[in-house]
Amino acid sequence: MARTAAPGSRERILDTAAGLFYRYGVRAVGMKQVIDAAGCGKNLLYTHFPSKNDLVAAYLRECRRERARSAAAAAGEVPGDDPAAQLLALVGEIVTTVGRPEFRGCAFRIYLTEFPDDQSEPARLARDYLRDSRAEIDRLVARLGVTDPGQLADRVWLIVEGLYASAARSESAGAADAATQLVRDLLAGARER
Amino acid sequence: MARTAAPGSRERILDTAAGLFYRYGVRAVGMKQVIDAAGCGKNLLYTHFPSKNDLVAAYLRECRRERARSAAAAAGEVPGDDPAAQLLALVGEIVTTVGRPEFRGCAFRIYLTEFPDDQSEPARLARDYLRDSRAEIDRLVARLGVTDPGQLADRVWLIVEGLYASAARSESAGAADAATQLVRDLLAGARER
DNA sequence: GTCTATAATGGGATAGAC
DNA sequence: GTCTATCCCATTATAGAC
Repeated sequence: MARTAAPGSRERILDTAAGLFYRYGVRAVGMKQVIDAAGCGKNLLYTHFPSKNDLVAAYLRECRRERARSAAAAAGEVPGDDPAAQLLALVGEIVTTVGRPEFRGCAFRIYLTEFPDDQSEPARLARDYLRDSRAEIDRLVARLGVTDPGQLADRVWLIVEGLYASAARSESAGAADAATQLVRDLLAGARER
Repeated sequence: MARTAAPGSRERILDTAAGLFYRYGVRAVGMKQVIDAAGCGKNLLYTHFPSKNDLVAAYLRECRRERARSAAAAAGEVPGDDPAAQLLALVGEIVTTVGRPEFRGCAFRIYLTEFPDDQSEPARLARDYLRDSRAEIDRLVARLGVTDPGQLADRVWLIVEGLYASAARSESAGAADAATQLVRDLLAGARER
């Protein structure tokens, strides 16, 4: 239970910081910039987040929550229990995400690129997210009942990585279509056996 | 003693800087770190490279030269003039590159992630490289004579992006096989029509 | 009592001067 | 090469406003 009087201050600071971190990069954004943008005093920020690392960790945890919410919503719209349909929905959700105008790349992948050898909490959060994302694909592919699920999962994962990377810089249109169709073809090819 | 700098000094400094920039990131490496690692004086470095931006630009130009050398060697081993074989060789060369133990990602993509809104010379060099790489794929795909070359090029490019991204963090083995086989399938499918 | 504003700390950055 | 100037960083401490 937070003993802060203003209930929204933590969220407001975190939202501001998250927007800046995502837009300009964690390393490029200083605490002063966050403070100025949030319109708060230095002490307030440091009482809520004792260090920049804590603020960054909260940012990545917020990203994770958002990703989980979006993925759950997309998975919830798939009728029945077809793993192929769920894989398509998973890729479709990423296609939607990378198509948003504010999309600049996957926050976790960006963080790990910015801090390659990092072992702190943010790096752990980023790696956890990527591991879990990959595991989710493995889980769905395993339920397809194909002869070589590991190989198929590798390919789907490669396409997901390509989609995130491609959309992060160039226009996402071509990448989105390519990813969608490639996964569709993979699933169709797997079903034939 | 030589009043002109020792002939190898510029290269030695650049090699040292390149290794550090690539390994730890451009932002994370300071000029003092480069000077200490190169074992040179500050004046010598600043004589050859008047600013960090100049040093970074030289680093990326060196990366470009290395990539061109490696790509030309791979293309030279393809007998005849078959664009499909050249595309496979292109992907194969990247597979070899990302499989090297020191591989940590594509230097140009890493730079643009570190400096997203940058308009300086290094950013221009990075974007030029990516544009030219994409154009090379477009050029080869166009020579295949398929009905929708733009679509096929989008897919090959997505796989290349996925290969670089995937290999930058996780083990490259699965990604390499996945990319090779996906491109092979794409080219086989295109030939059937 | 909760916040803001500001100063000060200590470190490291690029870069120039000698 | 060393020494210095200037700036920005994260963080802490102080002092005052509502």
